[in-house]
Amino acid sequence: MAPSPTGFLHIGGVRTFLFNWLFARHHGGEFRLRIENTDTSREVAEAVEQIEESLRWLRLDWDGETTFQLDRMDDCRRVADQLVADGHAYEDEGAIRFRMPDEGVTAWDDAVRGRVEFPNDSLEDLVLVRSDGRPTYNFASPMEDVWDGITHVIRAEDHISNTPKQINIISAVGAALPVYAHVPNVNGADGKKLSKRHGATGVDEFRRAGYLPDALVNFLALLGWAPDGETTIMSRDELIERFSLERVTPSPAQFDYAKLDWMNGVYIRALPEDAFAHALILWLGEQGYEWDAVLVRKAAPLVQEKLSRLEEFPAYARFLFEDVQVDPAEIDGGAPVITAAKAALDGLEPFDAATIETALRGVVEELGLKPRQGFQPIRIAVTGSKISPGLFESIELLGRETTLARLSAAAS
RNA sequence: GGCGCAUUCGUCUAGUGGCCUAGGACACCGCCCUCUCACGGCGGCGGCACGGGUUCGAAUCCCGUAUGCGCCUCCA
Repeated sequence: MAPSPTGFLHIGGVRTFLFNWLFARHHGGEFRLRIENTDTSREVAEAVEQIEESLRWLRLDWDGETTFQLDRMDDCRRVADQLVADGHAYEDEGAIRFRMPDEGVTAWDDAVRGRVEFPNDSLEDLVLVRSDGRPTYNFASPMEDVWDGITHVIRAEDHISNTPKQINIISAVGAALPVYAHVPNVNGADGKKLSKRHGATGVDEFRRAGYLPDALVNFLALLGWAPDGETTIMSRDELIERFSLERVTPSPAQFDYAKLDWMNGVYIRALPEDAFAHALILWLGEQGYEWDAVLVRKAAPLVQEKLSRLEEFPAYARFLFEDVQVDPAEIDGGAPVITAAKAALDGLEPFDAATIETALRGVVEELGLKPRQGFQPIRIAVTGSKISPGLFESIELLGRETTLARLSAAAS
């Protein structure tokens, strides 16, 4: 996998990454990370560290040291000189250009698309080495594939038209060709290249929004690939076991955020209670919340089946950590039930969810209210919101003192 | 404009000539469950881009058209 260090790792790039990783792990091969930094003018500081950090977060591990294209500048220049000497290339205004054949076709058997052919007369003589001495991507990339012993080049479909050029270069130096596999692009909802206006695009943004790495990996794997028509939820091991390039579809996919949200919810719910609490605490820490971890741990089971993203947690649980603002208009005639609830809870023993539920149901029944009519004003008074975790569990966690104070404030 | 790639429900896809009056999942709609939200259960809506061929038979094979996308940089 060969990203260029121009910023955060793009989610489309991750999908290509993932296919490479799954293929390598499935076959017990090696998965290499190479940074294509020949265009020094576009390089962004820290980008390499961010890319590596994103991959670690996703748990997509690579083999060996990360290599840098720029480190092979001298080797590339030597090859270019040799190509000139052999008549495969020539000098042009200080640069070195490769002489493309102008008859026949250049073709390969793409592992995803089958046979692809380009007429050679449509291939232009491309620059191998710029006039400032730096090799270009289309020269350095195939040469590194050769030097690194790359057997399979798995990349996005926008590289299809680069492939015949690279094939001709590799052929000219007399090396063996790798297998090429061009996987489909990932687009936004309008069929255009996935960009900011479609939503999150950087791995860091997905992390901040509270997506689980496993869910993201599972979702991405299904963009352009399916093991069959039925299976959607798959562990990493199952993904590795079942992945094959033959089953990658050639047509572009659109990134469906709604489906990702659903899948992330599936993964959140499947987490053991401890692991979910741990993920929550970690995420809150990363986002700068200073909420008590013990209380977060207790609140976690109340919300686990409600969340599709970790970032939804604060909206549900804020009332446990901070004071609430109650809009009197929302109480809307609920003062009697709030007052009665306060009386019922005062002195109630034990102060646990089951006992609280019995007491409050009694209050509601006595006032002749339907459960939903009766509980809603209490919920708003206690949590400050019309939407909350289970009322009785919430009150237990909040504690008697705070609950009574909030009920008093709302009833007055 | 040239070259290339692609085209099954709104979306992700299954389908490799008869098993397809096209299956699954997300989304959407309805009902049920229910203290809100969510989860869960049940049901519904909805698709082979178009036109020719090949064949006893085509979503599946061939040709053309249309549309979308990519590349055509001394970017990667």
